[in-house]
Amino acid sequence: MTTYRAIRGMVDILPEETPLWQSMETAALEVLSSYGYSEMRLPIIESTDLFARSIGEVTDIVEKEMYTFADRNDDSMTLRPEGTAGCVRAVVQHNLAVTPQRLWYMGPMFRYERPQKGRQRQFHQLGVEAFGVATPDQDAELIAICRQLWRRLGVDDALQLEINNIGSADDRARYRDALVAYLSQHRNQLDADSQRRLESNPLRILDSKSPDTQAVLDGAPGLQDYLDDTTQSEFQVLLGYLDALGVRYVLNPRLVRGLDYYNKTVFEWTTEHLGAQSTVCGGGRYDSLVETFGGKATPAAGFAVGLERLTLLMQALDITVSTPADLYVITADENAYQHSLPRLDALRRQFPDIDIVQHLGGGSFKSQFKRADKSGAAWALVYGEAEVAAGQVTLKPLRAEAEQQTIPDAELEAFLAGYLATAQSA
RNA sequence: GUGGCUGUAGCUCACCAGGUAGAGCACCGGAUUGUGGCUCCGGAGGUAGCGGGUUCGAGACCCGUCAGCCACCCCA
Repeated sequence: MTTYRAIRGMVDILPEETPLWQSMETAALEVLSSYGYSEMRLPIIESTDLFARSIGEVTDIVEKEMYTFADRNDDSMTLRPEGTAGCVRAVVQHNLAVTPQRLWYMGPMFRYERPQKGRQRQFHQLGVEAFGVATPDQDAELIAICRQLWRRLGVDDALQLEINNIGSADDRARYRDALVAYLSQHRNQLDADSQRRLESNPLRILDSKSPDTQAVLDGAPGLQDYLDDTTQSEFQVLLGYLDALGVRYVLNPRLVRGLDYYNKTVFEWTTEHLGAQSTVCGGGRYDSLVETFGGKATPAAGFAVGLERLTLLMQALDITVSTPADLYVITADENAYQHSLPRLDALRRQFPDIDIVQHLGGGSFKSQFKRADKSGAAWALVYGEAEVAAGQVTLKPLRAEAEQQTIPDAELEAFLAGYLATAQSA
């Protein structure tokens, strides 16, 4: 008999973890709604060309990490490695860029990389994209949203904002020439990857982890010196907004990011709790992407949150979310079970917020109580032979040291209403 | 894609000059024929990731493969 495993890098999210995911998703929905952002639901597959053009032909993602295949019509398709390209495509296609647009989406992304902690081949991102606003108040709003989300989830203290200004495409082209000119003189002091990038993607050499390369970079020209005055002053305005918000940040002049479409502001939220995969959220401005895709020139900015990494961080901080039942229903025999059915049906309709789990499969009271205990339920609701005969039920507290009580069945509604009230105030 | 480490019961791990496996926790049952959590007793569960090789004999050694982890790389 063959046994199957999930294929490499594809991870099952099991019931034990889903409460954490749900709490994260709920927090995201509420925070984004509170800032006036609307949800988009986008295809997972787009034409290969869309990603190559937006992310950049010589980026790692496009060169070696995409899940690309020919469909039955022999067109080249790709499982999305990130969300911005598809979102911008949809915005252009449906003419959504005409007014200020605040959007978000959540879902799986695919990159063919070697898996390790915090890095999977299928992973999930929350993407937030805003169109039509060129001024730094937009950048500030996006960062404020991040921080609000971190606070909601209890990870605020564990994340650090790194931010940089990488200027316009023209600025970077001029800087690139100067950087290449400088680094070429020290070519043999660079690590192998960086030597290769000298031709392909020189800016990425900036955040090389090689100490030798970093030593060479200490004497390199700085990108900041190649940015025009407007860009520089806009960035200062943004930093002022962050100060006003009380968002602490670290200026990182070597933060460049690996996707070609970014310009001006780029930022990352990083943590020390996740080892090498330390970036939980990354984003920035991409003012020319809409035009690249054939839309009217529209400034834009956004960010993406790695949801697996966020859950990993929450787990590292011992943030737990569990959803035990409120009531576990125990019945003595077939007659009691049948007696309980219409009652539970009515209670569930009247109290949709109360979780009522019924014991299935029979068994002794003892084994049913064991199950009740393990379920984590707050109360056991017992329909025994005597209770059914007398029109009563027994309620036994499973989490508190208190006596069980037997009450008329008809008083259950009142009991549950009281239970709800105390649960909500607690 | 590169390098290193690991792979024994559901989980965490052990044993062993190479002689076909054991503990704790979890699970099931009983002590308690209407009551969980504590305790005690009992039980079930593994062809030692998979395939091949060396050997009289391998979970232990070798090779391959798959998977996980760590680092590089990269990013979420």
